[in-house]
Amino acid sequence: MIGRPTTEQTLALGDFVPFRLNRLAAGVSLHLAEVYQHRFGLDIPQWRVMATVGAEQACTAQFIAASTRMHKTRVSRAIAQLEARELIERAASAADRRQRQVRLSRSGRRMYSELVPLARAREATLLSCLTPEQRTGFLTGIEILERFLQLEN
Amino acid sequence: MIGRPTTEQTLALGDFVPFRLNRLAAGVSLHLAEVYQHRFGLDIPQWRVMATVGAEQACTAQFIAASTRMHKTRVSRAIAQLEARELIERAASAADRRQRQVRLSRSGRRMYSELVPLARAREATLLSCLTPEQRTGFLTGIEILERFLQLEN
DNA sequence: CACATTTAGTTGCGCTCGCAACCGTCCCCG
DNA sequence: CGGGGACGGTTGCGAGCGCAACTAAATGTG
Repeated sequence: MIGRPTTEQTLALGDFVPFRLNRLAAGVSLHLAEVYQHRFGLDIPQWRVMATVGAEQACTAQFIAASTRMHKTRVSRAIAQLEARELIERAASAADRRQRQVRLSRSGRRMYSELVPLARAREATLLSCLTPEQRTGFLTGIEILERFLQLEN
Repeated sequence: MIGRPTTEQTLALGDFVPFRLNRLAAGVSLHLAEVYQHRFGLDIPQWRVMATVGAEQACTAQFIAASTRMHKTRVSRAIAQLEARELIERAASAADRRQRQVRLSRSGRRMYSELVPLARAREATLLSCLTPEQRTGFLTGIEILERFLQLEN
């Protein structure tokens, strides 16, 4: 029923790329959530902030928002929660007193160093079901679509 | 910064497949929303219900939930809203009086017949930035990953 | 046949999100 | 140098969501 090929008049969601992409992304997120959620008690915004801050020495909330494409309020709240758990620290910026420099705390760095290999492993597990050629083909498609939709970074 | 290749200790989100997949899916959804939202005043759950019901003569809420992978409460509310707009109708099922048969109303069918070609056109526009080989490579990747994550339908 | 379990669908509730408004700071231009 | 707009970040609020609990109907079991 669902997977049946669509005719001109009909559209089966199971055959519709935007829907399939959403479903796939949700499935992959769920797959990944097992590591950052169950093992470290992070939700998605928090995980993304951790990942972004951990890759920089220090950065601002707006940088995180731009990198992760999350709304600035979502970032703001995630940062507040991470600060409450003492995973990150904020210091007033000398140059611009509106912004605050966010960086990982000691325990934040420890979590980050555990988190990253596990996340990587999940990604690898995921992609392991594709042959090298399939993988590059898939990634090429993503890349071109990203450019087409101007999501590049 | 963001796109910089990751080392063993570091993970750049812009280089991390699960994140890129989420971002891509969100971008594609946004692209598609222009048709179902701005032109027809539907939100995502409503659009998915319309698409599912329109492809069947009649179906139940639970069938819609399974097809769209939406939570049954989300489906229930979307159906209620569409019924309030008189785009769909519900009739008690003779065989099982717990369930109700959902089908498109006359105006629902009219909307559906306008909606489907536009959605298809959006999908085609999107995929038009890929060469035929890239397209099949990309779709193959999606398909295998769907099977791997058991999202097939 | 009675009772327990399962299933279809709805609803109350708490949580998260994005929008808009806001505060404080910076910066440009007259 | 003074004022207006732009910008970084936070917060109040309404909308949408999933969970859990519920109703009603079907099904299974002794």
